[in-house]
Amino acid sequence: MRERKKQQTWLALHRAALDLACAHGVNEVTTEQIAAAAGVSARTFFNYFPTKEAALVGLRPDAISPMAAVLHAVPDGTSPLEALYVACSELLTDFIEDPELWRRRRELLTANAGLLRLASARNHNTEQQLAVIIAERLGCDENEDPYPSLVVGAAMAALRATIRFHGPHPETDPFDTLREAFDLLAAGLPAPDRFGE
Amino acid sequence: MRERKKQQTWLALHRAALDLACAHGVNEVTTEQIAAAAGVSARTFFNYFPTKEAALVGLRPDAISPMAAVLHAVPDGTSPLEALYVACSELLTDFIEDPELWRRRRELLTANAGLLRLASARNHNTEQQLAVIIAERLGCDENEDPYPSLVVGAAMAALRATIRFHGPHPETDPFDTLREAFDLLAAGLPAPDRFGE
DNA sequence: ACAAAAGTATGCAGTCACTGCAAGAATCTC
DNA sequence: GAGATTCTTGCAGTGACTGCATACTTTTGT
Repeated sequence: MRERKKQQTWLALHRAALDLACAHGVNEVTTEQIAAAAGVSARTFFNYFPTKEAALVGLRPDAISPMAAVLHAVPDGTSPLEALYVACSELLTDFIEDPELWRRRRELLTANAGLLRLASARNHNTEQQLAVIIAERLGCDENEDPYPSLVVGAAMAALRATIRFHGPHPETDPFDTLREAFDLLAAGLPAPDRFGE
Repeated sequence: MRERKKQQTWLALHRAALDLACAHGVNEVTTEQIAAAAGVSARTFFNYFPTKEAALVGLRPDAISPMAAVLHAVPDGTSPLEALYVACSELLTDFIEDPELWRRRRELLTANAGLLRLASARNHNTEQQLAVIIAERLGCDENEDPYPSLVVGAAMAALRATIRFHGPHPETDPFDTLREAFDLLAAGLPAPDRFGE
C-alpha cells in the first residue's frame, strides 16, 4: 500500500522533471519547480532522488538493472550471446512500449553533457552486473577471465547501436536490427557489407 | 610568457586538488582550499576548471582522444577491426609505460562515484569519436548505419576486458590478451572455451 | 477501536559549488 | 611610457544538497 504511493510519487517526480526540462531546458529548471509540479515539497524531492540529474535520467536508488533480472531468468543451457539477446530484447520491449518517454529522454541526453555522463555511468553499472551473471553461468570469475566482460560489452554495443539506429529510422523493427547485430557478433565482425538496410 | 604562467597555475591547481583529495577524501575538500593551496583566489579556480571534478581528473577543455588520433593515421586498406586493434594497442602502450599512475587513477575512480561518471563519460566520448572515424573510412554515416557503433563498441569492450584482466594478472602480456579478444571478435563470439589462460 | 510504533513529509537553517559583473593588476604592443 | 589586452580578484547572488527537528500517515499489537 505504502509501496504504491511511493512508486506513484517517484514517477510523478520523474515525469515532472522530464516535462519541465524539455520545455525550458535542463539548467533553467530548479528542483523546487519539479517538486511543486509533482505536488510534493522541495525537501521531499531529495528523499526520492539524490540529485537533480538522477530525477531526469530516472535513476532508481537501488538501481538493479531490469536486464540483469531477465538474464537471471534465462535457462542455463542457452549460450551467453543468446541469453544476452533475450536480456537486450527485454529492454527493447520497454523501449517500444513507451517510445515517447524514450524519445524525450534521448533528446535531453544529447542536449546536455552532464546527463550523458550519468547515463553512461548507469550503462557501465549494468554492464558490470551482466558480466557477473554471465561469469556465474559459465562457472568462471569475471576478474579471472576476460570473456564475460567481452561478450557483455559487445552485446551492449549491439543494443546501443540498435537504439541509435532506430532514432532516424522509426519505421524499422528494432528487434530485427538487434538480431542482425547479434548475428554479426556470432559470425564474426569484419563483414560490414552484410549490414544496413 | 603568459602561456607559461597559465600552464603553471593550471598544474598547481590540478596537483593541489589531487593532493588534498587523496589526503582528506574528495568530498571533504572545497574549491577554496584547492585555490588557497595553489596560491590563487577562489574565483580564479573557476577560470581554469568548470567544475571541481574536472580539476581532479585534470580534464583539459579540448580533450581530443589519443586513440582517435592513432586511428586517423592507420592506412586506408586496413579492416575496421584491425585498425581499431592498432588504436587500442596505442592506449595499452600508455598503460604499461606507467602502470603506477593508472593504478592510482583507478583507485580514486573506484572510491568516488562522481569521478567514475566523468571517466565513463570520457570513454563514451572517445567511442563516439572513433565511430565517426570508422564511418568515414567505410564511407557511410554513423547515424544511418549501426555497424560503426557496433564494431567500435565491441573493440572498446575488448580493451576494457583486457585492462580488467591485467589487474589480477600483471605477469601476462596485455597485447596477447588484446589480440586474443580481437581474434574472438573476428571469428565470432560464442566459443568461450577457446579463451582464458 | 485505540494507542504505540514505524515510516514518511515538511520546514528551517546552513554549507558549498558555481556564475555574472565590475574594478584592479599584470602583461603585451607600439 | 601610454594604451590596449588579458588575467585576477572581490562581491553578491542563485541553487543544489544536507542534517535536524517536527508533524503527519500508515501499520501493527492488543
